[in-house]
Amino acid sequence: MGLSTDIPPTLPQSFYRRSALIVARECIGKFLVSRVGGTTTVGRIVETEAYRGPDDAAAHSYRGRRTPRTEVMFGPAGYAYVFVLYGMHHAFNVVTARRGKPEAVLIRAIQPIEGVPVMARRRRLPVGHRSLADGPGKLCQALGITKEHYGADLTQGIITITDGPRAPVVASSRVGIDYAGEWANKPWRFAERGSVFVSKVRSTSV
DNA sequence: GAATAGATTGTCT
DNA sequence: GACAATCTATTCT
Repeated sequence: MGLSTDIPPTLPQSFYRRSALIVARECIGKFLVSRVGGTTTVGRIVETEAYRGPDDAAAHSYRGRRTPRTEVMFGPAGYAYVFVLYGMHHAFNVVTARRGKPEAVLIRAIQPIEGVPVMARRRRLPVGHRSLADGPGKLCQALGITKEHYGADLTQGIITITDGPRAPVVASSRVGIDYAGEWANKPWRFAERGSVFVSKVRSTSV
């Protein structure tokens, strides 16, 4: 079956058709592949956050809020939920769970793997800069992901996620959702242990 | 290294 | 009309 042993298989829809909590954890170590603009850029996912639908005050789909923006989360798993943030940044999410359950996983940081010069150019940073994709807005810019990719099928097409070796994962609280009360403290942010490519909070002592 | 302010627009009240 | 699942430059220590 394998034409090449270099390229791991694209994750099937069944990977996404589970709880956001599980998918968020299992996404760590997988490869996010973008072919935007005909150029391939690849990053290894090192940080994610789970957003759990109607019960989660931090989720856009809290209380089942269903608008043109959140619509894709109510559909089947394995599609892209992209939204604009602070008027100038994009954030890329993977829709999880079954149809009708508006859950999603925010991809917060990737470790640049392939197409680094392209990522640097898109970020308008010199090659060798170390903050290419360590944040939700940054990775969208580096991979060329925009609103135009809202609703994209992640099991085929220009944005896909392929399997990768399992990595050690640590959980912590989510970022930038202080308004969500008790929900802000849930340990629903996942990161590869020890990765220097994660966003924000870095350990002060190493 | 840490803290702070400003950028800028789609989305919802 | 207010605010947001952020990023960057700037200021201070």
